Amino acid sequence: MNDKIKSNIQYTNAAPILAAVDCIIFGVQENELQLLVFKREVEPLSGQWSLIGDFIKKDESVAVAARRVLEEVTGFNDIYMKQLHLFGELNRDPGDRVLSVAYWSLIRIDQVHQSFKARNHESKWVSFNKIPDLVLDHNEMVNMAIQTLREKARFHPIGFELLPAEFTIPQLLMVYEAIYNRKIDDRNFRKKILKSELLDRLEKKDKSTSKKGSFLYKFNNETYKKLQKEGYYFDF
Amino acid sequence: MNDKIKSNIQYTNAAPILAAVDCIIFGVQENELQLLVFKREVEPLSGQWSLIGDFIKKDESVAVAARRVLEEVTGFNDIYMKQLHLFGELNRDPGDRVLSVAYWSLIRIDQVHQSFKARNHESKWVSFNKIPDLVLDHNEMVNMAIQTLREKARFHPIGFELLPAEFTIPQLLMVYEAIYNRKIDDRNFRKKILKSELLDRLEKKDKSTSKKGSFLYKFNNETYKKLQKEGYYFDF
DNA sequence: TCAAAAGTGTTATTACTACACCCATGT
DNA sequence: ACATGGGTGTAGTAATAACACTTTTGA
Repeated sequence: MNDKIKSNIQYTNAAPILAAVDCIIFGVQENELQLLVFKREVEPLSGQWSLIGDFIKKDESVAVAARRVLEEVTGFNDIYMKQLHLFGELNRDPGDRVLSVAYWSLIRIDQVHQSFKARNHESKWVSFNKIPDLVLDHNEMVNMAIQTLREKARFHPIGFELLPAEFTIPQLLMVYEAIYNRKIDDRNFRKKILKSELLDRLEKKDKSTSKKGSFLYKFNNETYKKLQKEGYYFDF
Repeated sequence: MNDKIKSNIQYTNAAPILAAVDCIIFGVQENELQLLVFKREVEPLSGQWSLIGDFIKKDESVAVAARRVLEEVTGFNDIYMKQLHLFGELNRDPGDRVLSVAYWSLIRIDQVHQSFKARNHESKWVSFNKIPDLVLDHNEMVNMAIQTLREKARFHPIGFELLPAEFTIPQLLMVYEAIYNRKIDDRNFRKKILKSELLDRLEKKDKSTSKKGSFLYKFNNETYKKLQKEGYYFDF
């Protein structure tokens, strides 16, 4: 199936349409869920805040296009990324009829620290509750993404995607508090997450945030797969 | 924003691509989740089983295109329908480079009884566990849709979308058993659904399936909205 | 009268919530 | 010695799962 494309268009009644990807990039910093926004570089609306995106090339798949855009700005190609929705209102883009498929992604705190601004685009992190006006329907995309992130986080262990591979329980708690924007009971959180056996405790401690130091854990993907098969779901 | 389209293409670097919608139509019949499949009418692969779909027109939104396709085959325009995913692998369609956005929909049993075959296409219902080989990546679409349906049904009361406005509890139970393909305890199901106050009992009974007759209920959308605000979720 | 589906309650177990104090350590 | 964040346990409440018999009525 990989080299079957014919050069002549067989579907003669159909009209081709421009198609783009836009990336919603989330991170957690300063105890808050944050969004990475960019200065738009093309007309119309050049200079306004925007999601990062690009047109899909004729010879690349949608998934590859999304990865390409994300990798171009972050430098990473192993980032958690999910398709959100295809936005296809007729006049969503005053520049032309353009379909846009939005992807949302979660960036790890340690990766965040490498400076993104070095990479080709003017950008900044903004708190999810102070998102500026963005071009086109990008605010709508972001709102849908936040809702999807919250739904997903409730039953799938994606909080880990926002942390380095080795993390502490207080860090993980902070991520969930940031995602849901509410306090979560410390002791109950611990009990629940440790009982699930989704975390393996390491022999090391992270002493960067306290004198006592906090044990480092890593996510146990084998347990996760096993629990998933049994119909377990993760609920915070 | 509604009449801003310019006739000249401003995005000069971008290549337009064909875009289509495909509809995954679910119903419940004979205690099983069923899928409506169609004989494909265009080359290539004409005559093989397929989802129903069409190209998106240059002057219609994606959502309108999906409604149009669904209404053309069913005659109904108030059917529950959600966007599933944009499928965009390079060579997913041997006829050309085509993006396809899949939608899934739930058809009510009473609507199903109006004969679809009268409406322009050769079609049949197939049980979800005996789905034939479909053209292109349509089997992949269906599998993703079943999974999404199950996830959605677990926390959103969409079982009702597969039933007439007035239904009995045994019917509703049957729908959930069909979606999850497993037995659900009768008494616990009743207790849970009645305690939620999502159902209003009518003074009528449906005597079509038993001599005793079973009370008819309807879904209380006001209670649902109220519960939703309070963070309630529906879990079977 | 009997077959077929509708309807009903209890108990044991498990999960959840709310809540306050001690621990370890670097300064 | 003290300030800071890390770590722990219990008890009351609510939700869940497992389980079997009676009711109604048309044929």
